[in-house]
Amino acid sequence: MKMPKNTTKDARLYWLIKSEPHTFSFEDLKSLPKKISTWDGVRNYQARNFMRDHMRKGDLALFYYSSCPKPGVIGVVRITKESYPDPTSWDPKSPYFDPKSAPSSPRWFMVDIQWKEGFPKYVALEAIKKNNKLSGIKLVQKGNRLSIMPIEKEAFAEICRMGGL
DNA sequence: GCCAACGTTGGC
DNA sequence: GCCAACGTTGGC
Repeated sequence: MKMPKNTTKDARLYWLIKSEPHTFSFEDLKSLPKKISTWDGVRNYQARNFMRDHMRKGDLALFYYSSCPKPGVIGVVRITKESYPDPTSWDPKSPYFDPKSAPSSPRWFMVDIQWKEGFPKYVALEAIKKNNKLSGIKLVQKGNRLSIMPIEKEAFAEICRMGGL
Protein backbone atom coordinates (compact mmCIF):
# COMPACT_ATOMS: atom_id res chain seq x y z
CA MET A 1 0.00 0.00 0.00
CA LYS A 2 1.35 3.39 -0.90
CA MET A 3 1.23 6.04 1.78
CA PRO A 4 2.94 9.39 1.91
CA LYS A 5 5.00 10.17 4.96
CA ASN A 6 2.85 12.02 7.42
CA THR A 7 4.86 15.16 7.91
CA THR A 8 2.16 17.76 8.35
CA LYS A 9 0.95 18.18 11.88
CA ASP A 10 -2.73 18.40 11.03
CA ALA A 11 -2.89 15.29 8.85
CA ARG A 12 -4.39 12.98 11.42
CA LEU A 13 -4.47 9.33 10.49
CA TYR A 14 -6.72 6.55 11.72
CA TRP A 15 -5.68 3.00 12.53
CA LEU A 16 -6.84 -0.43 13.50
CA ILE A 17 -4.63 -2.43 15.85
CA LYS A 18 -5.14 -6.08 16.79
CA SER A 19 -4.73 -7.80 20.10
CA GLU A 20 -5.64 -11.22 21.38
CA PRO A 21 -7.92 -10.53 24.36
CA HIS A 22 -6.42 -13.34 26.43
CA THR A 23 -2.94 -11.84 25.93
CA PHE A 24 -3.73 -8.16 26.38
CA SER A 25 -7.31 -6.94 26.65
CA PHE A 26 -8.92 -3.53 26.38
CA GLU A 27 -9.73 -3.78 30.08
CA ASP A 28 -6.08 -4.57 30.85
CA LEU A 29 -5.17 -1.29 29.15
CA LYS A 30 -7.85 0.63 31.03
CA SER A 31 -6.58 -0.68 34.36
CA LEU A 32 -3.03 0.62 33.88
CA PRO A 33 -1.73 3.90 35.37
CA LYS A 34 -2.97 6.75 33.14
CA LYS A 35 -4.50 3.94 31.01
CA ILE A 36 -1.28 3.94 28.99
CA SER A 37 0.75 0.99 27.70
CA THR A 38 3.60 0.37 25.33
CA TRP A 39 2.50 -1.38 22.15
CA ASP A 40 5.44 -3.76 21.97
CA GLY A 41 6.00 -7.09 20.28
CA VAL A 42 5.20 -6.01 16.73
CA ARG A 43 7.38 -8.27 14.58
CA ASN A 44 6.12 -7.71 11.09
CA TYR A 45 7.92 -5.29 8.79
CA GLN A 46 4.85 -3.82 7.16
CA ALA A 47 3.17 -3.22 10.51
CA ARG A 48 6.41 -1.79 11.87
CA ASN A 49 6.74 0.62 8.97
CA PHE A 50 3.21 1.90 9.41
CA MET A 51 3.87 2.44 13.09
CA ARG A 52 7.34 3.92 12.71
CA ASP A 53 6.83 6.09 9.66
CA HIS A 54 3.20 7.14 9.75
CA MET A 55 1.71 6.89 13.23
CA ARG A 56 1.67 10.25 14.93
CA LYS A 57 0.95 11.41 18.43
CA GLY A 58 -2.75 12.08 18.71
CA ASP A 59 -3.79 9.60 16.03
CA LEU A 60 -6.73 7.40 17.00
CA ALA A 61 -6.92 3.64 16.60
CA LEU A 62 -9.66 1.04 16.81
CA PHE A 63 -8.80 -1.73 19.28
CA TYR A 64 -9.58 -5.05 17.61
CA TYR A 65 -9.85 -8.47 19.20
CA SER A 66 -8.43 -11.30 17.10
CA SER A 67 -8.03 -15.05 17.58
CA CYS A 68 -11.02 -15.32 19.88
CA PRO A 69 -14.57 -16.70 19.69
CA LYS A 70 -16.05 -13.43 18.44
CA PRO A 71 -13.49 -11.19 16.74
CA GLY A 72 -14.35 -7.48 16.51
CA VAL A 73 -13.74 -3.92 17.65
CA ILE A 74 -14.19 -3.05 21.32
CA GLY A 75 -13.17 0.59 21.54
CA VAL A 76 -10.80 3.42 20.72
CA VAL A 77 -7.26 4.24 21.83
CA ARG A 78 -5.04 7.25 21.23
CA ILE A 79 -1.37 7.28 20.29
CA THR A 80 0.41 9.15 23.07
CA LYS A 81 4.03 8.54 22.09
CA GLU A 82 5.52 8.14 18.64
CA SER A 83 7.71 5.21 17.72
CA TYR A 84 10.85 4.36 19.63
CA PRO A 85 12.95 1.18 19.88
CA ASP A 86 11.21 -1.85 21.39
CA PRO A 87 13.51 -3.14 24.17
CA THR A 88 11.80 -6.54 24.28
CA SER A 89 13.54 -7.24 20.96
CA TRP A 90 16.95 -7.57 22.63
CA ASP A 91 15.73 -9.18 25.84
CA PRO A 92 16.59 -12.91 25.63
CA LYS A 93 13.89 -13.66 28.18
CA SER A 94 11.16 -11.97 26.16
CA PRO A 95 8.92 -14.01 23.87
CA TYR A 96 9.52 -11.23 21.35
CA PHE A 97 13.32 -11.60 21.44
CA ASP A 98 15.04 -11.14 18.08
CA PRO A 99 18.80 -11.85 18.06
CA LYS A 100 19.20 -9.55 15.09
CA SER A 101 18.05 -6.54 17.06
CA ALA A 102 20.30 -4.58 19.43
CA PRO A 103 20.19 -1.25 21.27
CA SER A 104 22.81 0.08 18.85
CA SER A 105 20.78 -1.02 15.83
CA PRO A 106 17.17 -1.57 16.83
CA ARG A 107 15.14 -3.52 14.32
CA TRP A 108 11.76 -3.23 16.01
CA PHE A 109 9.81 -0.27 17.29
CA MET A 110 6.81 0.44 19.45
CA VAL A 111 4.48 3.29 20.32
CA ASP A 112 2.53 4.14 23.46
CA ILE A 113 -1.23 3.91 23.42
CA GLN A 114 -3.84 5.19 25.83
CA TRP A 115 -7.34 3.88 26.49
CA LYS A 116 -9.75 6.51 25.20
CA GLU A 117 -13.28 5.20 24.94
CA GLY A 118 -15.08 1.89 25.08
CA PHE A 119 -17.87 1.10 22.65
CA PRO A 120 -21.30 0.85 24.31
CA LYS A 121 -21.91 -1.90 21.76
CA TYR A 122 -19.27 -4.40 20.61
CA VAL A 123 -18.78 -4.31 16.83
CA ALA A 124 -18.25 -7.89 15.69
CA LEU A 125 -16.27 -8.70 12.57
CA GLU A 126 -19.44 -10.40 11.35
CA ALA A 127 -21.31 -7.06 11.48
CA ILE A 128 -18.42 -5.23 9.80
CA LYS A 129 -18.53 -7.71 6.93
CA LYS A 130 -22.27 -7.16 6.51
CA ASN A 131 -21.92 -3.38 6.31
CA ASN A 132 -21.67 -2.32 2.67
CA LYS A 133 -20.01 0.95 3.65
CA LEU A 134 -17.07 -1.06 5.00
CA SER A 135 -16.57 -3.47 2.13
CA GLY A 136 -13.36 -1.76 1.04
CA ILE A 137 -11.36 -1.75 4.27
CA LYS A 138 -8.20 -3.83 4.59
CA LEU A 139 -9.53 -5.73 7.57
CA VAL A 140 -12.09 -7.59 5.49
CA GLN A 141 -9.87 -8.15 2.48
CA LYS A 142 -8.89 -11.75 1.98
CA GLY A 143 -5.70 -12.89 3.60
CA ASN A 144 -4.90 -9.70 5.43
CA ARG A 145 -3.13 -10.59 8.65
CA LEU A 146 -1.56 -7.26 9.47
CA SER A 147 -1.68 -6.40 13.15
CA ILE A 148 -1.50 -2.67 12.46
CA MET A 149 -3.28 -1.15 9.50
CA PRO A 150 -4.47 2.27 8.44
CA ILE A 151 -8.20 2.80 8.08
CA GLU A 152 -10.01 5.53 6.20
CA LYS A 153 -11.50 8.31 8.30
CA GLU A 154 -14.99 7.52 7.02
CA ALA A 155 -14.68 3.81 7.87
CA PHE A 156 -13.33 4.69 11.32
CA ALA A 157 -16.36 6.93 11.88
CA GLU A 158 -18.76 4.27 10.63
CA ILE A 159 -17.40 1.63 13.00
CA CYS A 160 -17.64 4.12 15.89
CA ARG A 161 -21.23 4.79 14.91
CA MET A 162 -21.96 1.05 14.89
CA GLY A 163 -20.38 0.86 18.34
CA GLY A 164 -22.76 3.47 19.68
CA LEU A 165 -20.37 6.40 19.95
C1' DG B 1 -7.57 -28.15 15.22
C1' DC B 2 -7.74 -27.07 10.28
C1' DC B 3 -5.95 -24.68 6.64
C1' DA B 4 -5.52 -20.63 3.37
C1' DA B 5 -2.76 -16.80 2.92
C1' DC B 6 1.41 -14.90 2.97
C1' DG B 7 5.89 -13.30 5.09
C1' DT B 8 10.62 -14.91 6.00
C1' DT B 9 14.63 -17.74 5.46
C1' DG B 10 18.33 -19.84 3.32
C1' DG B 11 20.45 -22.89 -0.23
C1' DC B 12 21.85 -22.47 -4.67
C1' DG C 1 18.01 -12.94 -7.02
C1' DC C 2 15.06 -17.08 -7.31
C1' DC C 3 12.05 -19.97 -5.01
C1' DA C 4 10.96 -24.05 -2.06
C1' DA C 5 10.45 -24.92 2.65
C1' DC C 6 8.94 -23.37 6.71
C1' DG C 7 6.53 -20.58 10.28
C1' DT C 8 2.79 -17.60 11.66
C1' DT C 9 -1.69 -15.46 11.58
C1' DG C 10 -6.32 -15.69 12.38
C1' DG C 11 -11.10 -16.89 10.92
C1' DC C 12 -13.84 -20.71 11.10
